[in-house]
Amino acid sequence: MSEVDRESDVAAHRRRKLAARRELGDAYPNAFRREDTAADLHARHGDAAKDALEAASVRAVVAGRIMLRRVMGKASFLTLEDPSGRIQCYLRRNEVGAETYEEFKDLWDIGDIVGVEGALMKTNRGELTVQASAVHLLAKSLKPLPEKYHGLVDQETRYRQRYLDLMVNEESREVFRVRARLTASMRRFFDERGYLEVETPMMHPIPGGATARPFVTHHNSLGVDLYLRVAPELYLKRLVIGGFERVYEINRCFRNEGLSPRHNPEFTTVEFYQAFADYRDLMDLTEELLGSLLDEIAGGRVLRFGDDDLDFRQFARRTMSEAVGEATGKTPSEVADPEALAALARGLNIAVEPHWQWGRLLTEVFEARVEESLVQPTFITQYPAEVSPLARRSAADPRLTDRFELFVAGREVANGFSELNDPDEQAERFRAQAALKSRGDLEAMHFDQDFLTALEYGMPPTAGEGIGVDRLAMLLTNRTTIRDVVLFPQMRPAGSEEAT
RNA sequence: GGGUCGUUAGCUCAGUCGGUAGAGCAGCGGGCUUUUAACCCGUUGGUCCUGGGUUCGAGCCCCAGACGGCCCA
Repeated sequence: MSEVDRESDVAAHRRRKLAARRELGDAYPNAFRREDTAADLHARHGDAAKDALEAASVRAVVAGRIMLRRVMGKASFLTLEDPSGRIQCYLRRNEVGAETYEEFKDLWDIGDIVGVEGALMKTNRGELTVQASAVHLLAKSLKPLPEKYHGLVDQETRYRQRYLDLMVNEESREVFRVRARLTASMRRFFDERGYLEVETPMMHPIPGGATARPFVTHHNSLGVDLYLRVAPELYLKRLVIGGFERVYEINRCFRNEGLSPRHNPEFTTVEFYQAFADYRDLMDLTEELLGSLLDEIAGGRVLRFGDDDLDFRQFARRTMSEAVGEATGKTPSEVADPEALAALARGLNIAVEPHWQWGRLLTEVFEARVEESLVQPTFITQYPAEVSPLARRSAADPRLTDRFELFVAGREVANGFSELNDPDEQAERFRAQAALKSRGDLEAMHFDQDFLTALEYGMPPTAGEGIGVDRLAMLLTNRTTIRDVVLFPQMRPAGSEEAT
């Protein structure tokens, strides 16, 4: 590349400026200390009158990234951004000195990290401003920032280079602040109720706790394959058996499935278990939890999401059979009939497999016809045992379990049930799953003898639940794509990238 | 996996009928001591995603592929 081409490149200009800065001394000093944040200065002095503020000669020491630059002959304005917000700085040649002012004009760019100290003033237009007496270039930015008005719009770049998105898009920063408040608020909720926060293994010798395809990895010195967990359930139950009767875990699960606006291969759940409780207690607890989260984060229990006002003041409760009957116009006896359900399923273009029994058919029809229509918070209860290998059977009907899922805005948000604590029946259910697996069902569960051994020591009557944290974050931030609420979403590798 | 839309300057985007690529911002040079998406004058910058094909001629049409968005499975 010729010298002329390099000269025309933005990055080359900035490298030249960095080189010039190095000549003048340490180009990446770490001695400057911020004393004031933008938001704090605005809060304390934003309302002050111009004359009074300037008479008081309030000293301020700020630091941040240059977002805007307005250079005039002998005086300039900078818009500095720190984590709290923006503050304007005013540099006058007379005040900072000719040499410094020229250095600023020649070597500083939008994107640089700088420190400014000086007295607070108000401009004629009333904007609070730090009138610089001294300025410091703290870190040179060698890459041009996205356009200052439109910001960064390209979704691919926003996900692949999240730091750029965060740098220039305040809405994006706010999403992740809300997400952090969400998990903090959850922890408070469970801590206050005597739940112990625990961390269980991410690498499982036998994947379990959900019907899903796992990622496989390998432990070299043990010489065994391990699976990234699809759910923490079986370990949390071991803790209940051990005597930690209330536990919760907020962490990642991994499922080896496709990428979509609703699925990231790694995602976050909160799972919690409570001895001497059943699924009804957990539905009540879930209403309480979501209500308190909304109070704290959204400031009320009605949440605007897309075109809907989601009302969390009351949650509907309906059995899966009822919901399917309503959606399809079938009578209870038709919904209870496997043949009728199979016909219904075929009519919905579902690839019905011969070994599916009533429970699986009902669930498939439910997913195809009902799920999406559950906009307002709705608990669907009485899931079939066939699709609930870890849940306790209903006393009233052995085909069903004491299980629920919560749906909001057409999405599954929570899944909970009274736990199956009979080791012999659990062994039976594992055998049924293993049979599915040998038929080629990659999502079916493994037979987990180690977990059965734990159950044989006796698990108290228990209920447990998992809630999708990403999905809650989507609801609270009005996003329809999980990638908008995951800091670094999984992307297909971009191929050979820039070498410089 | 299928369908569909998109990919043009660092960023945000135009690009007519197929006739050889533009704007704003950023950058560079100059001017300007209360600007604020500063402004004024001048100006550099392109693998039009990649590879084929059709054509006298392709950013534009056709085929294949890559990556992304959305929908479906």
